[in-house]
Amino acid sequence: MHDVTGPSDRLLDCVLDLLVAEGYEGISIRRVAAAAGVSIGAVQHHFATKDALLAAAMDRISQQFQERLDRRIAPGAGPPEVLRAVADELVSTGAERRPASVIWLVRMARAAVHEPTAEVHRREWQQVEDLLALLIATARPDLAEQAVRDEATVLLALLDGLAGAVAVEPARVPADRAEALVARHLDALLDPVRPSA
Amino acid sequence: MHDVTGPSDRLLDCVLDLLVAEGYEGISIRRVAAAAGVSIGAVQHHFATKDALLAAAMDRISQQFQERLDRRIAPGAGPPEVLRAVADELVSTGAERRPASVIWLVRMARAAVHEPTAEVHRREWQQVEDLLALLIATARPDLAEQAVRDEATVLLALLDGLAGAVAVEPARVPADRAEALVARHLDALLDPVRPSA
DNA sequence: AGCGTAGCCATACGATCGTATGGTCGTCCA
DNA sequence: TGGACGACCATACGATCGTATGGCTACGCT
Repeated sequence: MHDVTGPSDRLLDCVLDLLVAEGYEGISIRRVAAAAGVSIGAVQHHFATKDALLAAAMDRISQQFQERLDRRIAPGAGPPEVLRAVADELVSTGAERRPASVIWLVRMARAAVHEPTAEVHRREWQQVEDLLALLIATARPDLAEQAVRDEATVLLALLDGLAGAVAVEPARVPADRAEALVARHLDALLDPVRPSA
Repeated sequence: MHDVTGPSDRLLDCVLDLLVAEGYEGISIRRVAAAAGVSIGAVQHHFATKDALLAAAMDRISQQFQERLDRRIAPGAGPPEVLRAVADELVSTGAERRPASVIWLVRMARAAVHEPTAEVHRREWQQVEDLLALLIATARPDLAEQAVRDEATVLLALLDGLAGAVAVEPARVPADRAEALVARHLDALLDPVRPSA
């Protein structure tokens, strides 16, 4: 069994750690090298420029995100359960998930002013919305196509907003409350009329 | 009638322009000075340090935001109309409002890694949620206190998420669609049962 | 008239940045 | 055995950064 993580992945993990700790402006070749315990030249050897390093770091979080998402979808449960699992993954509650939320915030802000980052972000978020729409359409076959699209967009925006709030304003929006609000929203979405038992 | 904007406000506007154009890492004393057409010393004269300059810029957008919000509340319309107006202000659609959304994204990302920024952001967003809760409670006197709080938190998260999406992903979430989705959400919130006419 | 001060500028200092260059190991293959 | 090559390091270069310093002008007050 060979290692799945090479030395360059170690560097990328250090980049992500620095991103979480100090944001985008806290990243420099020297700091990444120091955090990884290697020389400046080592970083340059694996990544020709700073832009390449950052692009690789963005790819890495995308890949980790996709893996987590796939793991949540895999078990073959019913669409409602999968939808709840995916939503739970996206709100990203829990102290150990905060780094992921912070990185998403930093990346989104960068996407707003840096076109290459924006392209990656757009492609990825479109895929997430498509996934949500697919799950909603399966769980609610009574909904028209446009209504499904609307529900997916609203759900994704809600999850984004809550994830950011949990990461930055834990007093106003504690993690468990965000989870409860998502559950409430999904209850209404998946079981709209609630006639009786 | 004296001017309400002094020379330091001109500098702050340049800071905000740079923030929108290149994000937080695009800001330096020299660039702000160049954008304003003054010397480095002039910037230093009005703001002792870079941190003070950025803090003042954050205060300025907070103040502009509050002013816009107050203007939307002023007319003395009914709570439902005010709620729709405030929500419209927060989603920040329209091409001319994109700079405001970008600044919010940059500021939020900074709040995630910079405690002083986080404190300002938390205080402000708590006030916004309080305002939304007050409007919702007035428009829906049948709701319990906790339900009002939940609706306010969900609404604010939804508006945040949609504003970011409109600013970064105009293809997936065009401005008019975001407005329509907000309107749909508020329709359901303000007129929950829709029994008949 | 004289002086303080606000407003602004030119310049300099030290630090840090991204990147380029050249060297030193080890390993592997011909 | 020897040379090509990948991995890594030490160092240097030019640019840009935040900040400090000192000087110059114009105005207000006494």
